This record gives sequence, structure tokens and C-alpha cells, in this order.
Amino acid sequence: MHSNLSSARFAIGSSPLGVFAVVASDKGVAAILFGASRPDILADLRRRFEVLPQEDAKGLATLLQQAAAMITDPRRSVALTLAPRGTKFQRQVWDALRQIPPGRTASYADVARRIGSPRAVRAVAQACAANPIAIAIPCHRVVRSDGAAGGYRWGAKRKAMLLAAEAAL
DNA sequence: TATTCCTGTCCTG
DNA sequence: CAGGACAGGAATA
Repeated sequence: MHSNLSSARFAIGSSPLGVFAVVASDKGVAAILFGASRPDILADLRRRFEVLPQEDAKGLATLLQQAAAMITDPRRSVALTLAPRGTKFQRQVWDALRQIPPGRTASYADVARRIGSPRAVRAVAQACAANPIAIAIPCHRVVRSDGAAGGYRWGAKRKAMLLAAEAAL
């Protein structure tokens, strides 16, 4: 991961799932990240981007609000232009994830089949873990074939909360 | 139940 | 460059 556009900006907000950041370039949303605290998020941004994006709370206020709305109610999907950086394989996986509607789940094996690599189940899990845009690329909707929730980059607790919120109709 | 193999990417030595 | 780890899972014994 090495998104590195000089135009990248970020803003930090809070949600029921904790502090989060949105990062956007002129090409769209580059990242939505959770963290334990503001410093924790800044450290994550430094790790992910060669050049730390500039903070722009005012310019990204609308986007921040949209992201917060999606986190609060994942069933409400906001149309955002996404610009995640990743390998071809990773983008294939992420595109497949975006086809899983709110309230539904798919197994890692389902996703592997969908992208035409039915045996790449483990690689799919790895690509999910590398997803830089939480919520908007719904990696939390990918669960294990045996019914277990599977892991989550930002903690099993957040995954469980998201799935519970989406299941409640 | 435990082993083995599969897959793509990243990290470490 | 080699080997291990990883948010998994099917096949095999």
C-alpha cells in the first residue's frame, strides 16, 4: 500500500465504533480507518502513506459526515467514489465485496469463487485484511464457511457489532 | 481429529 | 532469494 498523491487530505471523526479517519484524494476516497485514538490513527496514516496527508477538517466535513452515517447505519449505503490502492488481485476481491448487499454475508470461499480463483480462499482472506476502506468496502460481511465470524482487521468486536446492526431489520 | 495442500502478499533473515 | 505467517477451507487419512 503506497497511496501517495500530494492532493491527499484527511479528517478525523468519532463513531459508535470508535475514532476513525477518512482520507481522500482528487480521485476519491482512499481510506477509511478505525483507531483507538487520534494519535493511533495518525501513526496508522504515517505507516500507510509515504507522505502524510494534510488534515482538512472543513473541506472533508461532508465526506466525514457521510462516513459516520454509514458506520452508524451500514444498511444505508452512500454512493462514494472509491480509490483504494492495491494489486490487481486485491482490487478484484474488493470489487466482489462491494457486491455483497447490506444485511447479507458471503464466505471467503464464496468470494474466491466469484473472482474465478476458487482455491485462493486464503489469499482472499489476506486481501480482505488489506482493505484500506472500512465499511464502504464491506470486508465485515465476509465470514467463514463454517458459520464462524472469522477475523477482522479492526477487531472482532467491531465486526460483530456491524453484522448485528445489519442483521436487525 | 490431525495433516497436507492450496493461494497471494507481506515480512523477516 | 527462501521461508514463515496470515481474517480460510477442502481433501485426505
